[in-house]
Amino acid sequence: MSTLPQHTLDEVEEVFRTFLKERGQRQTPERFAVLEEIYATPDHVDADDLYIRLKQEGTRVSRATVYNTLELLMKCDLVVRHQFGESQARYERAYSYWQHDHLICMDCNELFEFCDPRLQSVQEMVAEIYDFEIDCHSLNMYGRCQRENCPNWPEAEEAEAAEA
Amino acid sequence: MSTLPQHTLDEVEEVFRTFLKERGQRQTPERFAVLEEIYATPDHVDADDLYIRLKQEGTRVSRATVYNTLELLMKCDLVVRHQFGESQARYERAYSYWQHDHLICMDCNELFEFCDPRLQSVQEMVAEIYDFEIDCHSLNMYGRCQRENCPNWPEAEEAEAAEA
DNA sequence: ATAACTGCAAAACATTTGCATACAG
DNA sequence: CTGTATGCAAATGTTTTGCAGTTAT
Repeated sequence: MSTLPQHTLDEVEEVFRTFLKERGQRQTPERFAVLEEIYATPDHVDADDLYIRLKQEGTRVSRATVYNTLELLMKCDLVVRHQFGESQARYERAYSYWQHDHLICMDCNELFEFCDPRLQSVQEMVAEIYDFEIDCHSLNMYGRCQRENCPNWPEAEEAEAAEA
Repeated sequence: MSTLPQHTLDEVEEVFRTFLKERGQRQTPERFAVLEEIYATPDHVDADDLYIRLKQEGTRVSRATVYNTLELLMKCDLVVRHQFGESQARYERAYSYWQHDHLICMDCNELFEFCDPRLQSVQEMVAEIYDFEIDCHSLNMYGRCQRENCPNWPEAEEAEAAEA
């Protein structure tokens, strides 16, 4: 699921094109550059990552345009924004991708994606009980992975000691 | 659940006192003022709310101390931090309070708390599958409440029209 | 006494805004 | 052509930091 097939990218661009046309907004090369950049990776990138990646490829964009375009891409559901307890927001491509939640290792910051169908039932029940129309949810689980290359492995008690 | 009984407040202060003593950190009046202030309300306040409330009561604290103390209170699990998709973090008292998640109305920003036992099962299953030690989770559901005093009621389509 | 804590103001950081210029429709 | 979008730089809002002075232990 890291690189998307060309026909999917075509669909994504078509969605964006239609969205802009409907709203009487311009189809600028900068906007499509941001769209392509965020769809080029499965990473959960922040706005500055995108800006730097675009610059490195020689694309001429400003941070303001990156933020502006991300806003548009969120409005047409091609991108979702996450807050993983950091200062900056992270963005992720959303088209033709499974609905998932996130598991974050607080030692190595590695991110894992998971899906549990019970979430859908919980969402429906909450909507029912509180008389809400629920659009979306954000579920993040925070903990420590047990992998060898994680700073917490095998039992890095030093981390806690060093912190005090 | 808005005002806590005195004996609970005593317990909370005792927890903080013990925590500070164990770490060789000082018990300053400013730190206890912040603790009391956040326990005085069930609200999900931001750091500046606390700073302003303390100032209004005539307590002499600085923003830096508010942030510093919140950090300590999170370390001893007396306070939890939330990110509800806004720019600033919000803080909530955590001692002797039920484990809950949040439902947010995107029209009026009203916040509701709910609890579903299935979340615990989901958390345990994810921990098992990914070989993680999971400490906590954060689940926010975003939607629109259907209350009369909400700007979205009864079907404020104007909001969407005005935005375009 | 002395190391930790405080307030203040400045710095840092992510994001937004204002405005003159550029360009898509 | 015309109004929308852009880049730049300055402004904003939140949080952190440095440091001289203060205070709990």
